[in-house]
Amino acid sequence: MMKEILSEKDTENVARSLLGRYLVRKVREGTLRALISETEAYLGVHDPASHVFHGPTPRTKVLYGPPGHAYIYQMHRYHLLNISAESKGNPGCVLIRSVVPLDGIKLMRVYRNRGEELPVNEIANGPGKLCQALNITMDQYGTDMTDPNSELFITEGPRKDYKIIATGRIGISKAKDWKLRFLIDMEG
DNA sequence: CTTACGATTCCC
DNA sequence: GGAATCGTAAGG
Repeated sequence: MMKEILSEKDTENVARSLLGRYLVRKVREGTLRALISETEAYLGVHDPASHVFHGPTPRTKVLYGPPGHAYIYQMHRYHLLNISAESKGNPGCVLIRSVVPLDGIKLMRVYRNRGEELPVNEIANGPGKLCQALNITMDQYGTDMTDPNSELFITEGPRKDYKIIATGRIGISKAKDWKLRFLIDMEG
């Protein structure tokens, strides 16, 4: 088991390398852009917290396709955005947990639809919040996020040398102690 | 069909 | 700390 897990480091590496990149969302009114600041890795078939742990289901279909595609699902009233990170045939993925708004902030506030004027750092600081702010729904399920022509994609960010903090994943009950949550160290 | 259950957010 | 809330998955 340990050997298999070690060979699945690719998904973890994807989670780390997504930090500091731009998440871009094109809508009719304009282009929204944000910096990815927090991610979580879900390693696939050997990860008890992964949606594919108990086998494939219709919901996880995209995870068995090529990497770099949007795996979106609904949690309570919110949508959550993942990127498929299949490596060596294993359906891993990376959850985008938090982003820092850069362009289209006014529109993000509208999509978030709160009565108050939210501070910038509270517009998209959560996996459900960022999908709301960027108007990401099941309509974007399966989107190729490596393609700049997509309505939702990832591009290189300003830097690649951020210091990264790793912690246990949060909001789950299984394998919480696995250090697969990654954040940009703001001191770095 | 029925039931159980959250990779959340917001409010008390 | 607790409620809201709804799609998914599994079982009858």
